[in-house]
Amino acid sequence: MTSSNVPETRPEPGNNLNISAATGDTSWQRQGKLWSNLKELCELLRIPATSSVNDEEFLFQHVQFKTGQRAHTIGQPFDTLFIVHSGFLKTVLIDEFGNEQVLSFPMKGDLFGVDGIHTKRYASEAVALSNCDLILLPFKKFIALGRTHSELEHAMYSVMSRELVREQGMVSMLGALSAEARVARFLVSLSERFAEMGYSSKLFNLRMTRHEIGSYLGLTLETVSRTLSAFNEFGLITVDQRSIGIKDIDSLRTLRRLPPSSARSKKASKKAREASLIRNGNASSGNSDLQIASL
Amino acid sequence: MTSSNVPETRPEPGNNLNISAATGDTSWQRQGKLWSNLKELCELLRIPATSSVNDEEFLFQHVQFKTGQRAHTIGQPFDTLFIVHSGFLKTVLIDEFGNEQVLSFPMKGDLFGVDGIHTKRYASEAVALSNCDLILLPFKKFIALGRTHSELEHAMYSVMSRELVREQGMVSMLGALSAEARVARFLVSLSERFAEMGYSSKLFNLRMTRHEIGSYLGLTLETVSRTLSAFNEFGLITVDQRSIGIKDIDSLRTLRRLPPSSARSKKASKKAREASLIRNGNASSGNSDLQIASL
DNA sequence: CGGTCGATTGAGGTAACTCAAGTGCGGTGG
DNA sequence: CCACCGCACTTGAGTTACCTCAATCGACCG
Repeated sequence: MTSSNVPETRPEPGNNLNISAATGDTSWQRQGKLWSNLKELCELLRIPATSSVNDEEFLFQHVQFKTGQRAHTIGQPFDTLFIVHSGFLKTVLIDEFGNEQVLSFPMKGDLFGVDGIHTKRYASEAVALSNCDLILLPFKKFIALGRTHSELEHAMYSVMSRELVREQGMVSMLGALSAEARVARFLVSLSERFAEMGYSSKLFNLRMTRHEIGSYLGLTLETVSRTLSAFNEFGLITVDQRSIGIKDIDSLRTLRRLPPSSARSKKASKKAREASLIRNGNASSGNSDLQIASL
Repeated sequence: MTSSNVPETRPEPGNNLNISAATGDTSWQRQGKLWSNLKELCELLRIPATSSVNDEEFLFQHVQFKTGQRAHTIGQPFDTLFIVHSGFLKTVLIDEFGNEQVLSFPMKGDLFGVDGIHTKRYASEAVALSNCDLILLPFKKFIALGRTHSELEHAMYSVMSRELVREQGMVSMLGALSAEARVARFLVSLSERFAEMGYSSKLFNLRMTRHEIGSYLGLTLETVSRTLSAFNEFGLITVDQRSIGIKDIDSLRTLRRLPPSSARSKKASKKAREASLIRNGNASSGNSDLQIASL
């Protein structure tokens, strides 16, 4: 990620792009389509689209963000939700020292901005990790639409509920799992996410830094790096900078913890190390003496 | 909390009370009113009630749960939301070993059950920590109501958004804060919650065990106990079993960490210990050399 | 080709965990 | 009424998983 020509540091409130104004300012626009209809929206959100959404009556504007740009910042007045059409982002909370706490990594089909509904101001910041194409969903317009398309209204509840369940899973993970289990599950969920988007689930590039992963998982970047290296040693994955190859997704899925490093050796055979993996015993593949995933 | 005549262990699916059937079975009902109108609902949820909700057209059934009983269990088909009218509960996730992960402690005015919307099954379990009076909010009925009372629909989005922000705060706390800061903030939020409910914010009884607090905060029960004892020693609170007295809420609010125990002494004066508290420097009261809260 | 940033790896420290013993309270039954 | 028992809680001692600090290396970029 280059940060030379885009601001990586948080801009002052009001200094960021006022995307909701939707004026003639096209400085943040690039290639790509500029409007989507309701049907495309439903498909993107994986909502069963009934016939009633087949009209072209309602169109939703797209907007492009470059790497490092922000879709919204903390405290900015809320009026629109965002749906990721393409690209990768992170949402973060900022504490009083300017430290970032990563909350999520929205990607294709994800909705964000929901945290602004309650207080009428966004509670978090959404930063593009790559060039992004987002669909704007003005909240007022959406509410009105819900009155005529009830399945849309229900879909909104469903998506928000899904997000709530996801965060419950995060809380539960942060509260109960080891560093290794957190990183393993992170990789699994990324793999599944990429598969859904039509990419390879076996080989992909991380769009975020070790620091951002660590923040998301409640770990330091060093712990993330060490854990990835350990997974590599155990043959669970291959790592080369941002490039991750998934070698044993079942073990990653059920892993609780790796054997202590004192029990490992740089010179020990890969086979021997694999045999000492601690994960779920009733998983489908290999390795009989693995501990059960604790969540 | 007695567990002699109510099941403390998780019942088999279907074995629990089928509250949504709303049959003539009143075995779980006790004293208290049985119905609320829309206006009372809005007041409870702290939603601005417009004149249109003043009709007595729609009534919502109450249901009583005794300590240890469950309002819903994991996997149970979802059809109703719950609003706490009185009493205290916990919502938990259960892992494959039967370990509980506490997600929240719903109390008066709180809505729960929302996690069931997406998959049509509850994703968590809601257990009464005291005798409770809950209001049933059948989801279908609520959806229909939203069509005629738009402010109710908006309120639903708002409440769900609020819950999402709350969970973001939990994630952020679990990811970044020390054990002491977590316990301190837990006490502060409890104190504020009790104040909202009209109880004393300075002296209250915990409705949950140390184990449950620890699970909620991602700590062991021993750490919770030790931290409370330390707060007591520093004069921030008084502790006597479940009874908590808040002595210095400003310090609790901004506390980051306590001085290492090696710097403390059982024989040292309380004044000296207070002076070495680490918290936010620009707080309103006392203690100048405290570290700033990191979140 | 130096400068910056991200990633890796090592060494050492420590916050929080685990294990264990002991206390106090409330309920129950002799 | 009191002895007993179970459970929540407290407290201590020892362990460890993860953090902190620091050095190094490579990739990217002007």
